[in-house]
Amino acid sequence: MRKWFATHKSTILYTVSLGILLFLLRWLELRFMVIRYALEFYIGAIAIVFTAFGIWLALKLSRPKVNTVIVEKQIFLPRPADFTLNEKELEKTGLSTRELEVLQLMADGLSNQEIAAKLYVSLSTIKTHSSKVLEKMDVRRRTQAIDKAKKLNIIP
Amino acid sequence: MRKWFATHKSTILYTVSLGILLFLLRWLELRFMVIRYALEFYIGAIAIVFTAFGIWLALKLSRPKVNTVIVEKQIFLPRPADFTLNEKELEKTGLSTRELEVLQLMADGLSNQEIAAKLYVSLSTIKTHSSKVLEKMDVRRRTQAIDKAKKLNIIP
DNA sequence: TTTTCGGTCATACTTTAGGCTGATTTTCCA
DNA sequence: TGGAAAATCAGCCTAAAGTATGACCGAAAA
Repeated sequence: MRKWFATHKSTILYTVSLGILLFLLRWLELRFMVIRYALEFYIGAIAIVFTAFGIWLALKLSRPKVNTVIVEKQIFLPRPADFTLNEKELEKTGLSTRELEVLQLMADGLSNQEIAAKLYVSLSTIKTHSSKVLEKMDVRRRTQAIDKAKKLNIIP
Repeated sequence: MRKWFATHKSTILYTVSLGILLFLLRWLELRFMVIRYALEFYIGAIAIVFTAFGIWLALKLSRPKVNTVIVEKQIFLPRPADFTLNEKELEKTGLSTRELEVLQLMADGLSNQEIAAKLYVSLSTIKTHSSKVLEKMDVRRRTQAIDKAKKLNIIP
């Protein structure tokens, strides 16, 4: 009910003010006698008033045109945040999960010895993995593997 | 003259239409006799007509309200494009231009020998540079240097 | 003018990375 | 359940990377 009132407020206002105005005119007419030949003036006044009212109403109610300006803002994300693994490329390489794990640790700058320690396996194992990584990625050095993997979005 | 007419077209139109309407009303009044007690109707009609006219006028002439909404659009640039060198961090490291050059080539996966060839210097020189790079960046391996440099935005 | 710094090069050495071969164990799927 | 793939490990060798030291040159700064 309250909501209905809110949405139709302008209509109600219009109706009420119209009624009041008519009453006022009628009252004035009876009070001071109608000057018959001033009818044009009378109507003109009403026309002007209601034109003004219409203008006011229109300006009041007209929806503002929404001009959407899209500002392109470059977002510099912290590097790791925008990483989404390119699974297609990952599949292409044929890297196993363990090999990928080793590759990631390589990219973090760890030596084979450190990777071995981290994964609780021997240096030999990591060497094998690392060799397989290089082979599967078709590169000759770990630095190349890292660069390529990053470009392919295989690692962050 | 024509321009004056163009700019005041609405005013003229308003005046003329007002005149015509008054004449029409007057004519109707004389023609069919004024029903005295229908004055309220008469005025109401005029009020409505001119309110409508006012609304039309307002909508026609008023500048559209422009509500500017700024939408920030995130642009994710391809990796190499979004690089802006962090000069502060670069200064902190104390890397010379040549050393930075070597570091960048390192990050591209080049071996010292390849870097030497590319820069037309000897392997020894690159080894010296590379050692200095590692020393200045406080790391022990080139992979670490690359990782750190990328995180500090010293290289793309 | 002397000092400092960046860049160059070399030698000798150690460490790390990578290649090659071969082996055992585990995991998982057809 | 048998076999392929993955994961593990070892030994041996070469290549590349990294350390240490010293030297030379030229330009710029003190």
